[in-house]
Amino acid sequence: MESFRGTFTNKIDAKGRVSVPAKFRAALTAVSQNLVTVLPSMNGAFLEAGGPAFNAQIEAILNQLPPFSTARDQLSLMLVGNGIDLPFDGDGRMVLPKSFLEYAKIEDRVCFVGMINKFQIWSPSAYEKFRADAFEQAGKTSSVLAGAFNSMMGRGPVVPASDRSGGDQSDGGAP
Amino acid sequence: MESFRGTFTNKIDAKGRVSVPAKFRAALTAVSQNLVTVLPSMNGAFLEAGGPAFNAQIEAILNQLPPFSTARDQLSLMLVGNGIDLPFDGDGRMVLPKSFLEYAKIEDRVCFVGMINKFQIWSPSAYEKFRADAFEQAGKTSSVLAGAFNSMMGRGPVVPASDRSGGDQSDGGAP
DNA sequence: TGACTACCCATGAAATACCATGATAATCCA
DNA sequence: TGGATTATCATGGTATTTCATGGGTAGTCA
Repeated sequence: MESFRGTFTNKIDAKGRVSVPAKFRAALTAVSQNLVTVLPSMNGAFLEAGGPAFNAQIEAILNQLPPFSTARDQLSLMLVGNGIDLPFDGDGRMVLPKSFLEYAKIEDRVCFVGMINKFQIWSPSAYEKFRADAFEQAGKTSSVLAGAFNSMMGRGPVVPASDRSGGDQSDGGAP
Repeated sequence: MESFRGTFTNKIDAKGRVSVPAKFRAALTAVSQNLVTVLPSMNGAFLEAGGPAFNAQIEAILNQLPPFSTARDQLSLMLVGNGIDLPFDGDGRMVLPKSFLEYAKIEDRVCFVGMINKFQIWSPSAYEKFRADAFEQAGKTSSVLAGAFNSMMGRGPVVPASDRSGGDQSDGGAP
């Protein structure tokens, strides 16, 4: 099964093309034909994406609801009708629809966040905020936990996102 | 198996022709001979459509009811009797019967909404309304399906599973 | 005749495939 | 080990194809 891991930030060119991170691409092409399924998240201003395993999960959820029911149609609309299968070209680039870019408030850069069986697509600034919030919340829950987490990840003091260069793999963990 | 995903809006020309979205067409022609099965929905003013997989699903539903029962005959009438197989021409266009257009209040534009094994055909304005409803309702539905849905959407702790001891999961701001 | 169908072709815009380049990361060999 | 060589990858630009849409024209059935 495909496995997405790590955080990558790439640029959108004038034509709206973005390189899918090479590692994600490799995971995808291993199991499908240069296709990514992308859809606006129901949990916030970002996009969810993945391959066949991700799609299988969506189908499994929909199959819990009776066919031809309004409830199923509504959820289908959100998870399937609102989504799209995007091909990426020989260079590994895909073109995100304008409506998706607007939804996720993405302008010229996109942040790909691996989450094992799927990955998320963020505007870098929104993602930074999300990470900060998540960290803060986790800290409230348990500062001991946060400390243990950082030491496990072999990390020192927090480094702002602006100090990290784009394109390279960032640390993918907590701030 | 054919798989319909995404939303596409096309125009009806003076002759009543509409282009079936290329992606849907490709999915259909892969498994049948330029044919779409279309029927008025039982859940509202729109049309349901699909290929062989869609038909198979209808049969499966009917087979759950005893033969020669009134219930089966009634459902059969709705799902089969009211439906038609529409061919599309070399350019991928089909002509929807007037009665269908009236039923779905379609005038000059048609909205195709992919839902994996079938797709729906809407008047764009009616679809917008439905979409707004779906946005509200789908959240509720998904929380009913909590288990699979939440784990797919990645709701839950922000720390790795290995660091979690207790079973409490603070939701990540989900509805 | 008249409505409807099944072809055919034309066209502009948009999507997609193809080619080039510079930078970075990985590899290899002395 | 360190420097050179290759391979990979993100990114920019150009060419080609696809696609939705408009129109035409003969067949067909009532």
